[in-house]
Amino acid sequence: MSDYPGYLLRRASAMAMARLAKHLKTLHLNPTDATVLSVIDANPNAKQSEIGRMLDIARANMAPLISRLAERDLIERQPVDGRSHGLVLSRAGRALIPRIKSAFAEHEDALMKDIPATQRRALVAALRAMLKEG
Amino acid sequence: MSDYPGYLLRRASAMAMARLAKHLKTLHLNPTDATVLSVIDANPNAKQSEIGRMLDIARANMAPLISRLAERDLIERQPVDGRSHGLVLSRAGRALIPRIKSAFAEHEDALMKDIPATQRRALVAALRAMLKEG
DNA sequence: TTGAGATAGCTATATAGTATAGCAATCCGA
DNA sequence: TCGGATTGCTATACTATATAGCTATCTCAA
Repeated sequence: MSDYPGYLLRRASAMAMARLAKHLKTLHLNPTDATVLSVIDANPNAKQSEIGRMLDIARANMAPLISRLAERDLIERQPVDGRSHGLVLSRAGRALIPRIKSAFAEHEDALMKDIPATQRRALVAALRAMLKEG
Repeated sequence: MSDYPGYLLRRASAMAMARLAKHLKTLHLNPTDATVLSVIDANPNAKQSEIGRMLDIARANMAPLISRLAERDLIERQPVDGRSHGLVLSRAGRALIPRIKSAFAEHEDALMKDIPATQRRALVAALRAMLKEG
């Protein structure tokens, strides 16, 4: 079964996501929310449509996601023009960032634990190439 | 964003799955159903619990999946003992196999199109290593 | 031989991620 | 200034997956 790169990709991704979700549970965040918070941290005042484009999350799905984060007072919406808001982290959101970053770092380390550096580079290059023409 | 192998993995997998699903739509199959049919073809008379273990699909989710395939007359259930059945392809199921196989092959080819052979090997090795300790 | 524990198949239900369609308000460029 | 694009949003649906629990059956050892 596991001779197909595509199938391996699917299984490895599912495994990794399950593990990351479990780790992030202590922060009461799912991987998507944590990623969005990271991206807002790195791109303060970005509009939610921009965040969505960066992470390939559809507009329709960004709306409830952002509402949820705003309702938990992790982010704030500041009007940019008549229809869009710039997103920034709240104090609580900023406080969470180091813990999110270290959860991500631990996750990536665990994932790469048994993979030699050469293979890692090839892996990243291959995944990037797939995404580029996807 | 795309410096994290884990995140690349997630995105690449999502992209690949979406593309495969689209291709398989012409056969009125989703990736999971098509994979299960392939595995039954390669392992005739395997029990559904065995198929589930091979593909890491929970018992609870195998049940409706297999019922659906049986209802579409793509597979047949033959009693093995009092509680389990051996699964085999029906005539219609067998007729579908070449088309499933070529859809998978095309999908894998498209995925690997821009990836040199050395990188492919590293990719597969890396994904296998991740899965092993996952 | 029988009783305990494992296994198989299944149902119901919950959750999450994602996809489609459509709406109103707003923005922008020819 | 008008037409088309963009933004945020709602409602909805579909899929995959996860949890809990049920019954029937099998296996094995005391």
